[in-house]
Amino acid sequence: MKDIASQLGVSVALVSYVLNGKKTNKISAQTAARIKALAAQMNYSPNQIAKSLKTNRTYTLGLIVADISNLFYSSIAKYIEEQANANGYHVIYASAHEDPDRFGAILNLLLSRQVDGFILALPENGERWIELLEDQHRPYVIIDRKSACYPDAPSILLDNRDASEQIVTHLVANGYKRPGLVTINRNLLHLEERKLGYADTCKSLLGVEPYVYELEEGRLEEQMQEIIQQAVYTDRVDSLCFFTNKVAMAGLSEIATINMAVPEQLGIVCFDEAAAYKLFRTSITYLKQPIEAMSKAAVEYLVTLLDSKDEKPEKGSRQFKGSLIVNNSSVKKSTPQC
Amino acid sequence: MKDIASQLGVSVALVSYVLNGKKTNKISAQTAARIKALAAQMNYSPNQIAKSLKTNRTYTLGLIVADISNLFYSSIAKYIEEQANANGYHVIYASAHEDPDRFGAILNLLLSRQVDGFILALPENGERWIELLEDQHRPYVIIDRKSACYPDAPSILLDNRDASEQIVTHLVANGYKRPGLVTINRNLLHLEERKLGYADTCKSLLGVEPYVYELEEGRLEEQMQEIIQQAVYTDRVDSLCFFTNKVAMAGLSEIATINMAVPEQLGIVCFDEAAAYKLFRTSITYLKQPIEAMSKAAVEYLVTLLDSKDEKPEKGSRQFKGSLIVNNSSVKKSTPQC
DNA sequence: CTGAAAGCGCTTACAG
DNA sequence: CTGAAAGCGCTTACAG
Repeated sequence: MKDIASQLGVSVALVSYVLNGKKTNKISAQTAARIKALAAQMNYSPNQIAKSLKTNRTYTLGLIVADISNLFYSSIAKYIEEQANANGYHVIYASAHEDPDRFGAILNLLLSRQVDGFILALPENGERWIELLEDQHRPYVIIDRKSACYPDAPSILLDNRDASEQIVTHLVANGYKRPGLVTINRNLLHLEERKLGYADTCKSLLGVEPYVYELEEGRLEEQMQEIIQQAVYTDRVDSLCFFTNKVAMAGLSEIATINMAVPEQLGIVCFDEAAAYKLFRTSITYLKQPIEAMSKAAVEYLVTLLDSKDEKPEKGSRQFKGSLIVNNSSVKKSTPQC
Repeated sequence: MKDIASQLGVSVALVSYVLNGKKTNKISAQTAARIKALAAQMNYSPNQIAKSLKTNRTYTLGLIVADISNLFYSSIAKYIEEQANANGYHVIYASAHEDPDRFGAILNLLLSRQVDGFILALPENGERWIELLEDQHRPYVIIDRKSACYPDAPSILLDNRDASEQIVTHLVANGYKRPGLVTINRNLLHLEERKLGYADTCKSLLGVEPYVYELEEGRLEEQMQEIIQQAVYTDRVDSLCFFTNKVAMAGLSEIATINMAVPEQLGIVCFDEAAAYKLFRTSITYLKQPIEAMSKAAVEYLVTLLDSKDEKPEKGSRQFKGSLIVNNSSVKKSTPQC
């Protein structure tokens, strides 16, 4: 900028005005044109670091998810990025891998990089970081995972109870009578909600509790083997719902290995979409979250908060309904019609 | 920092020295302790923006890949992040989705954010951006994709010819005689190398050219249907190698749908690992790239370049050997032993 | 229409 | 052992 100014014999301030389109009505068109031309010729790009230091804005949003290689989160990341770009923001994303310490480290990094706002999927025991953001009055919105301690925190969630209700209702309509569900043994509110919704609907429609199988995150594969055996041969479960993407991958992998008949011997429904489902012998029924709408809502909340001084977007949580994509894995050829 | 200094009645400079561990031998332990205590109590975290403006270093590396939701790239991202963190760097990553304009936009963004170095997987026609980096003397290293125009650019690559040779040799040893390969019709050097290696080995071991099927990126699924029919029933190919992750997903999905017998009717080998393979009926043989070693090499190159004034790491490309993970999809039960 | 000057939050050579 | 001061590359209220 200094170079441009000195070469043209004008002040740095004038260059700044022209390049930022400020005070256009007060600057001679000719000078402006000369400045723009030289800037383009020199391939000048402003130092955002300096700009940010002065304006205290980076026009960057920070997105922290559990695992960016999970299709659910990478789709969210894609939509959030799109939506952010449309509003003149960029996004930096990182994976916390369900580790609250790692989550905190990333949060602090983004904080010191002065991102303008945060979109967060909280890991177990990640609540304390919400406190930090509240203390420092940093704009944030929670996505996917609600925090039990901060029920009023702005958040964008799936209506998890309704989702489970849809799944169980569908299974019952297709003649399944002994439902089971597979989840991980983490204390995550969204998984609890799914469980509760599942249990409630099973009780009201079938008069029974579902069989519940909980796995440890690190030992999914080995435990899945036992679980499937126990569910099908001991508990005589006739359908299983996999509660997360990772659980579904481990479960379907095991079912492919032992070559169990789906949907005849065992009906299957999964939460969330995955490209991998296509490699499974039977097309998979899954509950699809309205990821695009949710991502959009999250970005819009932050951008409104950041860009407008007057209108404040309403806090609190917003719930979105999922939709059940019915495929062959949960529809028996000979459904009893009685 | 100013607050700390004024509350303690010392200068801002002193606070800076203490907090950065500079001149420790010349500062009274007592003062240092007081400063550290107050900083901790106030939850002070330095403004990296200001720091960077002064030092002209961000300790951030920029990673641009084709698609972060692809397991191959998300694994690379993970290892690169690990390795970078171990060296005191952070990484910002973004997907260019094989679009050179998008690639350029991201590159310029990272440039204006003053990242210290770049790790890049070039899209088709992305060469001009290398020129920009060379002009501005920005440290970078290419990963996965070599540029034809800049053969001497620092790059970390798979030995793609050797990889193809391993695959064909394995197929021939297992009695396959009419090999085919499926790739995408992009002008990407690493895919060309794979193709050449495949053809050379086929010719020397079998005396024939492989059947080559090229798909358009946007129409993988629909085209795959025809391709498989043509390959198996018209061309009487007895084995197929899928050259990229996406092609493999589309191919295996189609094979699952039509329920073709693997490996009896058709042998299958894929490039790169994927969690999804586990959902396929038959375990998949694939060529595994030494992703961890490659990621490590990329980061080490950049860090050496950035951190040491004297020793310059050698430029030019480094090739890594892949290893073939043999599973059932390419091993017929009754291999002719003649 | 244009410029001089202060300041964003740090670092660091220099002087005491 | 400690501090005053310049400066990183910008923006912007103010004065002409």
